[in-house]
Amino acid sequence: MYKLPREFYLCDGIELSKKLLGKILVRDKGGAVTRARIVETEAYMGTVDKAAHSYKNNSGGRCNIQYGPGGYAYVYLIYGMYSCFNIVANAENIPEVSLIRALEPLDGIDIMMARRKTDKIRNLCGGPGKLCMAMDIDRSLYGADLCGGELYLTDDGFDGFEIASGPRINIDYAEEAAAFPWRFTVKGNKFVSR
DNA sequence: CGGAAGATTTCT
DNA sequence: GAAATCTTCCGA
Repeated sequence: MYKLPREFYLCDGIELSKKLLGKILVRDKGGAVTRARIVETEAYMGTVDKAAHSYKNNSGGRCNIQYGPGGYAYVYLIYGMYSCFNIVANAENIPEVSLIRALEPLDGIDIMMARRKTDKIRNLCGGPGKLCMAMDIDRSLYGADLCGGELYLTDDGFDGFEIASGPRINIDYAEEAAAFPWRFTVKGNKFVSR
């Protein structure tokens, strides 16, 4: 079990999305620690991907952090009510990110249940908006350094699983980009979203 | 400056 | 299947 170094994030978004599966996301909010395993991700490649916020987009708006080096948090608000948590990949000026879509709760489950107001574990982290509520991730963490102390990833050697891939979800508007098989899951994991 | 749409969730 | 709800982007 060790904290992942900066170099871990300095690869392309697709590779990072695959490498993130099975890793553990740790959220330390003033001592209220929650940990959960990443079981579902999606890659967003800003240069070629119509579905990405950074596609043909400014480098000065909400996507700005994507143009920095990897290993930082990209958090945005969607539909006015839900946050989504992304991890920036690759080197500077390459807008690629990996969206965290689902987690398997490990520690601090009681805290997550209180935040989510439910006692069903499968309901805690099975979707981008839900996991942000459970881990208390919001835009105050926009640009947070994942090599820092309040939000980071660890590796506990968990690798006995297969990676399944498929088309991404809820981006039908992206035309041909919607068919790219850039959604990655831990095969057979019960916490993957619908 | 105003309108439209969105990487979602939840309830009916 | 539709509403909730607000930030961001784009056109005027």
